[in-house]
Amino acid sequence: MLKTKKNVETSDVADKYSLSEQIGYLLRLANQRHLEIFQRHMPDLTPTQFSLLVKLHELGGASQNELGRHIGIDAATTNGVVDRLLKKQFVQARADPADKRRLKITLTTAGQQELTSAIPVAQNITHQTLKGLSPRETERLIQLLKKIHD
Amino acid sequence: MLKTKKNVETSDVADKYSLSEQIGYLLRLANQRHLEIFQRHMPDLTPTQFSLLVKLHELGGASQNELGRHIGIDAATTNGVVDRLLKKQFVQARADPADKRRLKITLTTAGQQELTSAIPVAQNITHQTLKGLSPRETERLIQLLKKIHD
DNA sequence: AACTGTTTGTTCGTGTACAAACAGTATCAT
DNA sequence: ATGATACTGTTTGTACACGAACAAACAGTT
Repeated sequence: MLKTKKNVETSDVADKYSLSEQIGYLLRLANQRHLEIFQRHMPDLTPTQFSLLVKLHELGGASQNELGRHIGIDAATTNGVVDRLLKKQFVQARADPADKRRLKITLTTAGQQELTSAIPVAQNITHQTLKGLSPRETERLIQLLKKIHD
Repeated sequence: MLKTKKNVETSDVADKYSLSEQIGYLLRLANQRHLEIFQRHMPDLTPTQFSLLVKLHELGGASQNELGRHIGIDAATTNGVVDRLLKKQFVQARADPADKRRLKITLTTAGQQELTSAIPVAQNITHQTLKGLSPRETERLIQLLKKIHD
């Protein structure tokens, strides 16, 4: 009797918990939807690879770790992403003579061209992702998401 | 001359593109921050594993694919997640006599206990993630994220 | 009963993503 | 100059996450 009561009580805690109201769960699903749209429109680049190209263009050139830090990915991941972009010949790496540890990463001509043609596609991806939202809602969402990561 | 002009123009397209205003980029960073908080507070479960346990409690029991569909992960991923939860003995799988393809997944007692003690921690994780937002902003964010995935 | 189509679990390959560990290099205080 | 500290790229291991392919089992049609 007591045992049964206890079980009911502990169940209650979980019963009241609604997964679909949780921010982590919703972020994953939103991300998932964005990724699906991204892959459909830009099959030759991943979102992370695209981000890295954009940032590389913005910085003009940077070391691997520096680059990763700017777009919020850690060194191990950056290593893999840069590797794949090297294979695609969108970026090139050369040793920094002033610091033998560093690899200076720069865009190749092909990388610059890829980026230039990718930008309008990316804008369309953003548009598709936010299709259900009004311009005001879009602006709000962006501001709120910015608030989350500091 | 023409070539130079063209280069400048194509650069402009990328120059005007601000990564930190893009929804995909912001979603990744927000997700990243949530994950960091999650791992710090609940090191024995991943967000996906936790989601699966919650849904399993809600459904009372389900086949693998069915379970994955309910939380928005595909069959291949679900397979791996269930595998790891089996190893941790938080769930159990038994063959469905009525349908020899199906695996009926259910929570073990340990899984139920883990879930019950994890819920308050998850609520705290949500709270920590949304620390910078007012209750009204939190509610808005949730509604906007829901709108994104249909 | 045989054919068609679908569903189920599974495996393989690719690509993030992070923790932890590592050697080589640089920096800086003493 | 030496020693401590920090930073560089790198590798290994774990865990999603998805596409594609597959065999076994099921469901519906003819």
